[in-house]
Amino acid sequence: MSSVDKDRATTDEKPGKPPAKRIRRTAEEARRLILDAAEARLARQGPEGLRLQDIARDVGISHPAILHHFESRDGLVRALINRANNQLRDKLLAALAGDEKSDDAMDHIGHVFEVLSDRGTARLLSWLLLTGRAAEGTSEQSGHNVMGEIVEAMQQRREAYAKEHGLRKPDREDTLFTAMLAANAAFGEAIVGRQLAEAAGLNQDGLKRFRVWFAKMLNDHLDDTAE
Amino acid sequence: MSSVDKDRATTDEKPGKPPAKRIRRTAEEARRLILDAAEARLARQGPEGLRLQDIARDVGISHPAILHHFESRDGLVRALINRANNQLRDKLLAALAGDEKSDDAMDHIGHVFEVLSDRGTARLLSWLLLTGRAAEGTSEQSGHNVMGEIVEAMQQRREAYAKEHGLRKPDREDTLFTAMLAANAAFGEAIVGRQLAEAAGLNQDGLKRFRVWFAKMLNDHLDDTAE
DNA sequence: GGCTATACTGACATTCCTGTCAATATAACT
DNA sequence: AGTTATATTGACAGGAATGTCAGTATAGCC
Repeated sequence: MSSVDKDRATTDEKPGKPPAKRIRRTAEEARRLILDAAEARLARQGPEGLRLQDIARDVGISHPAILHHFESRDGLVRALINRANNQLRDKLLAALAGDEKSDDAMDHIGHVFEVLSDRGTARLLSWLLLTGRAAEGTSEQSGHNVMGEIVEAMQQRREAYAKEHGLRKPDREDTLFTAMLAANAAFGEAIVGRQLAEAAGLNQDGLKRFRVWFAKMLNDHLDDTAE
Repeated sequence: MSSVDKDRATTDEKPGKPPAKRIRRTAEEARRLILDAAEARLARQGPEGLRLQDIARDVGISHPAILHHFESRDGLVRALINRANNQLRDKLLAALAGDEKSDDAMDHIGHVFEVLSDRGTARLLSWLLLTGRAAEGTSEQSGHNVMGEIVEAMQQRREAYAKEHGLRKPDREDTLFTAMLAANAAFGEAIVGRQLAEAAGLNQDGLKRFRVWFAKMLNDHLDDTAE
């Protein structure tokens, strides 16, 4: 006795349940919206806030729709990882390629820092690392490549700069360490920066000064070691 | 890793129902063991691995025992936060007070870095920050105090050093920024350090060199600005 | 030894979340 | 228009996790 059509039968105008016109998107569009919502939730509430029903509500769909586009919750997570990895790689490479004209090596660091300290991305990546899910990208473990490419680009930049100005060849490990420091500090800032600044009584402008200060410090270091 | 300490069957092997002799601990001891297990799980598996039943199994008790000692799962989390905060504060203050004899300001930074980059603590704190649960400590918002105390201690140290050597008074904000950089970098390293080093083809020894390099860099900076 | 306080347990209730399925509606195409 | 492919949905199944409770056993004390 289950097949009693409750209220969805003929078009009775029940004020209670207007069948709520469906919006049918392309698969690509739907996937994008879902990933956006998931990323936003992740950034706002952390990993425990990543529930299919919540995401679905954010997008304005029902949760099985998510299961339809991504095979499972895990599939959604993997897609999220993948997209974040790719976006991060693209941004970093763009930052590296963007200021070809400038011969100031620090611009690279500065841009890398900006990209990495993006709150959403860093928090997402951090969560992945904390949960041990890193480098699950389907296409490639972009981590390796990105790190290598960045250091390589920085090193070449420094060498060119040194040659042009008749300085001695910069130490490769020094370049690597500089990049690592920038990456570490950027990640750290994305995670604890806000709390730290607040605890220190620093406002938004103070945080900006901190970045400038840091950039100058790296610059001084690079100048010193390249002398 | 399949070998979990699962065997709690007392030496007797009764086929039917060995009532499994109970171990009755003091409340304090039980709480400590539970918190230890929870912290270990959190460090190993991230926030999603924090399940009462798992923790109970680790300790060798039943999960209602945890509910008995901490009111709820949330109570356990709060206790965990509290203990981590206090431990961090103690360690930091100890690191600051420990080398009173040394007049090298960098030793402070070095110790702070060591303490902060402790994998377990940093990951725990990071998770708390990521989930937006920071500063829920019952006794006090230790975050404020610790940050303020550290900067204050560093500043006094620098001023004393400057006065003794006839240097100009160091800038307070510079001291703050130095502390922030150390904290950011330490946190970042605790989270992404391993992956980053791996991506860069750096072994354990390389990581050590990185820390030395970073300490030297900060030292140089402090010397320069204090001149 | 007996008594008491309470750390501890097994079984159950409840809630929440992922995943399945049959059915439906809509965009695209002929 | 009709037809098709598939994005989407409501309802339900299954499982897992937290929380409740009445009862049990053990350490400390007389």
